[in-house]
Amino acid sequence: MRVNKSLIPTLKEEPSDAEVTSHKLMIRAGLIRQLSAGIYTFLPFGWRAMLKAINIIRQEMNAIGGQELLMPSLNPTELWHETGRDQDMKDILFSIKDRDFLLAPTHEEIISDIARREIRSFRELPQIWYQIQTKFRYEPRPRFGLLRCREFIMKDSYTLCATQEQLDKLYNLHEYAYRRIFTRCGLKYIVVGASSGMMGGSGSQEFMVPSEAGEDRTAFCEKCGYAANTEIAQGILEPFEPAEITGKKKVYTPNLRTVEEVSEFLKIPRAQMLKSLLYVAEKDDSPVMILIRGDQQLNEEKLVQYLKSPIRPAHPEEVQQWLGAPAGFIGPVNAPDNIKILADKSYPVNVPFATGANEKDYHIMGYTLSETKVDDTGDFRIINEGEKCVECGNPLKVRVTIEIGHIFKLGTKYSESMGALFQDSEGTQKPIIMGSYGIGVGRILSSAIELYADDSGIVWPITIAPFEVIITALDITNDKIKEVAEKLYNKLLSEGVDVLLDDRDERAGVKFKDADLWGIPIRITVGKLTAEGKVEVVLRRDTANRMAVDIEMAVAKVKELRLMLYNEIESSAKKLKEKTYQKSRFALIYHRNDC
RNA sequence: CGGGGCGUGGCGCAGUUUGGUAGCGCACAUGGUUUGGGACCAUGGGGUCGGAGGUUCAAAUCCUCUCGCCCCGACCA
Repeated sequence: MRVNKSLIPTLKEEPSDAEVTSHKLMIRAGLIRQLSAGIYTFLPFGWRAMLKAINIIRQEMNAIGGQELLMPSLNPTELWHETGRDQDMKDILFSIKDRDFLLAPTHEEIISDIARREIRSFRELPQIWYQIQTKFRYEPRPRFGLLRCREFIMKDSYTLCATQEQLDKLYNLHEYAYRRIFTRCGLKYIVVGASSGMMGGSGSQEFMVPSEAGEDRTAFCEKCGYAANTEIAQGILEPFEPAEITGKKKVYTPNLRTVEEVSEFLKIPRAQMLKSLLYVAEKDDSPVMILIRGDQQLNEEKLVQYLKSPIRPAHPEEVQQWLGAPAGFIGPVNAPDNIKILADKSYPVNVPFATGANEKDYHIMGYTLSETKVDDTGDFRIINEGEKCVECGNPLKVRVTIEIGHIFKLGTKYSESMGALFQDSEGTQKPIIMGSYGIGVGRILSSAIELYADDSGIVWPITIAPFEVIITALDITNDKIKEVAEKLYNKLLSEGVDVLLDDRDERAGVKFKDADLWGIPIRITVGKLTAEGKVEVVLRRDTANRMAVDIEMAVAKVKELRLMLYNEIESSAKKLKEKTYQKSRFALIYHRNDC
């Protein structure tokens, strides 16, 4: 490809509506253009990078026995009604006005429909079906370029199995394929335990790239490899030193509502307060009180998981009505029976606590959890950096991360509701056991840019770079330079190298700046050294190190560097083995350096 | 959905408080001088100020409604 007359528009200035590095650079380097919130055009450069990533994905999916297919984006709403997700996912669905169709945000329904039509026997199982296709989700708040879009390209695959063992096997194969994919894309990532959320099912893991541009928080242990999304992560709290409380008493605490205020007033540690929070489980509008150690925070996601229902904080009027006191003065003691009381395990059962008295301006102290009505105890707490790892006791770290892939064991949720059955060896009809697995292709590009970009622009891993090599021909009006550049360009092309020729009649500075911005891994500069029979070869990641190479040797040199760059990445991928992570369910996999 | 900000040539912005009929930088075109890290000079083209309605002799500027984009939060396979 030649730069002259090509659509690769670069910008000197940062676009005003971009916030994070990858978004700014994708626009400045001419990879994408926005059409609407969360909806982007891929310009030639951006699309080339996407295709590189897609190619890798395709190779690895095929390698584990995946069969590529393509399902329609236009789905009859009726199919979605069968699983109830036309309602459950209503908020993110794009529906077609006046036609009973929707734009698919995922394809479990369609897969199940194909399965129930085509699969009859256990002999036809297991299956891995995948596609790489555009998804539509009405994200309430698209942001950060390709990191959260309303229309985006996803690789989604689905496994259909006859037994749990088969599911485990195919799930593990996906985990392996994903690690190879992300490693081959040059990413640094961690595999973490995750919440199954709306998808349902028995287990899931996310593939996370540590980056400040992310929207998730991941807790991980550098010693044993434990890693989990903070939505589900557990940790061990340091015990606190309780103050002595003699007897049970009610104390007058006028206008003191917060844990800080009350603990100070009562002269007890914050941790000794029993924080009581009233929520409403929205599936049946029932009130739930959560008890948590005063210095800790409720993790709403964990509560949602436990209740298997969306939740909301109770309105102030509801608190008053159900407990007879305003928020700030509520507690489990003497709470009405219809309120479900859940205690976070962070508070020790035999240490007397202070909490609201369910009476305005009063708190009570001296009760212990063992003598309080508690319906259940569980983990409902947000963990904090520095807490001890539940597996090895090492202090945990918490990092912001980008989710680039997610794998789920779905079970039979969809096959049951849609009647996707098979006959087992004994002749009985059973629902197919399913799994589903997603990769956000655009997020691979964003993550790579976030990881490696420098002040001058993008630094692509060679495997997903739009081009492997750029020839910067300075002063293209000089016949000798033009001749050498063209010769090298054609030679590299004929050798199968993915090369871009900057043949514009621009000044040197413009071309260098653009080359840096584009981030193509290897650059050949054809300029004044041509008179001495040489060209200059540099790596984008190390532009200070310039190599003067004889023109005749240039192609060989470039191929050598190219091979080296590929080897750096591919050798990491070769080291990956299926289930090397057996010891722990979670593994830290870093492609290059430590994060 | 709650809170905040912003919509002015292709891009980045000023002008809005105190209404008087649109300006700067970059980009673009032409000519010239330059030519290894986003050149310089000259000339020139392009916008009616997100949209609709209103107030006024007069609206980018004031009022009402509306659309869009961005940020924080909520939400999120």
